[in-house]
Amino acid sequence: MDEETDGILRNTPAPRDIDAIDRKILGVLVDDATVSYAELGDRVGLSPPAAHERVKRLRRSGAIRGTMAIIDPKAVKKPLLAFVHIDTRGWGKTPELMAVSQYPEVEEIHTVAGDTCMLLKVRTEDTRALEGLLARLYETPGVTSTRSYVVLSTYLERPVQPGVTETWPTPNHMSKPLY
Amino acid sequence: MDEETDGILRNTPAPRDIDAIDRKILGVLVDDATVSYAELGDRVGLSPPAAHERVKRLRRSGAIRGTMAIIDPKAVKKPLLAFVHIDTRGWGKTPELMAVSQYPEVEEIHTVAGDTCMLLKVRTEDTRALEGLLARLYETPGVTSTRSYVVLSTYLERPVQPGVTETWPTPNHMSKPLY
DNA sequence: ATTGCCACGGAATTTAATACGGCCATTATG
DNA sequence: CATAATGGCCGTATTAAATTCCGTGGCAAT
Repeated sequence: MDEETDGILRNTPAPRDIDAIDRKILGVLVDDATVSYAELGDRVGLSPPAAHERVKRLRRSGAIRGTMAIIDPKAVKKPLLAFVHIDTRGWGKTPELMAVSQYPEVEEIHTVAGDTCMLLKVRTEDTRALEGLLARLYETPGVTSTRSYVVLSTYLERPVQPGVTETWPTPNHMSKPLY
Repeated sequence: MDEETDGILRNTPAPRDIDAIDRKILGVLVDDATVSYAELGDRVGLSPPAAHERVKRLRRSGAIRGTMAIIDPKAVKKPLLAFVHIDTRGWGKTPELMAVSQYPEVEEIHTVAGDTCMLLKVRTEDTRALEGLLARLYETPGVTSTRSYVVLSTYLERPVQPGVTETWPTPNHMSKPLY
C-alpha cells in the first residue's frame, strides 16, 4: 500500500487514532447505518462532506468492518436460541472448525482461554432441530461432550458493538425483548 | 394501523410470508447493507424499483429490524470478550436486569429455560476491567454466583442472522477471525 | 369468462453521495 | 521567531442513487 510521489516511495500515513467525534460517528452508525451524511454531520457537529471524509477513513482503517441488516429471527422461522458448550479435548482446530462454521444454525464459535471447551451460539426452528444439530455436533471428531442452554428470553442483544459511547444508548432495533 | 377508504375502516393487509426472493434479499443485505437497489435487484433478478419495493415491505413488516455498522472491537480498545454465567436464584427480573443492561460492557443478556442462571456476553478493555465488572455483577442483588469464560479466539460471529440462506455464505466482515 | 388486485418494469424527478477548490488552524522547519 | 507545509473543514458543483409515477401483465377470486 505504498504510493509513488516525485519518484520517491512514501508509506501511506499511519492511521490516526479514534477521537471523540469518531466515537460519536460510530455510535450513530451502530444505531442506524442508513442516516444520510447530512444528518450524521448534523448530529456530530460537522458538514456533510466532513462527516463523509471521517466515515471513509474509518472504513479504510478497518474500524468499520461493514454494514449489515438486522433480521428478525421470527420472520425467518428460526426462533429457538441456545448456547452450546462442547468439550473439544484434542481438537485439531481448523478443519473440523470449518465444517461446524458451515452449519447455518451456528452463529458464533469461540475458544476459551485456559480450557478445552468451545462455546457456540446457535439458532434453530424448534427443539427437534436443535437435537439434530447437537447429534451432528456430537458425531464430529474431537467432540467428547456437549451441554446446551436453551435461551428462554433475551432482554438485550447488541452484537459486536463494544463501547463506542460512554453511557450506552440501546440501539432502536435492540430496545425490545427479542422473544 | 387502520386506514379509512370510502368511509369504511379497513385493516391493513396481513403481511405476506417471506418467499424465496425475500430470503435472497435478506442474505445479500446481511452480508452488505450498502449495496444499491440496482445491484441488489441484479443479484436477485428484479428491477431496481421492484427490489426497493420488497425491501420497503420487509422493513414495514419488521423482518428487517434495522441496519447497523459493524465495528472492529480492537479499534475502540475493548478487545477482551467473555461469557459470564451467573446464578440468579430468586431474581425479581426487570429492575435488576435494567441496571445490568446499562453497563456498556454487557452486549447480551439471556435467561435459560429450566434453569436459574443467566448468560451474559461481555466485552472489556482488559482482564482488570473484566474483574471489576464481575465484582459489580456479584454485588448485584439476586446474584449468588458468577462464572466467566474468557474467549481466547473467535472463529465465527454472525449475530442475529438466522438461516436466510440454505448453505450459509459467511459475510465478508465475518470471514476472518476477530481475535 | 370476467373482474379486481398485486407485483413488476421503464421513465422521470427528487434527493443524497461524491469530487473539487479555497480557507483556516495547527505543526514542523529554517 | 517567522515561515512553510500539512491536514481537516466548509461551500459549491457534479454525479449517482433513491424514490415516485404510471402503464402493463399475470394470477386469483367471483
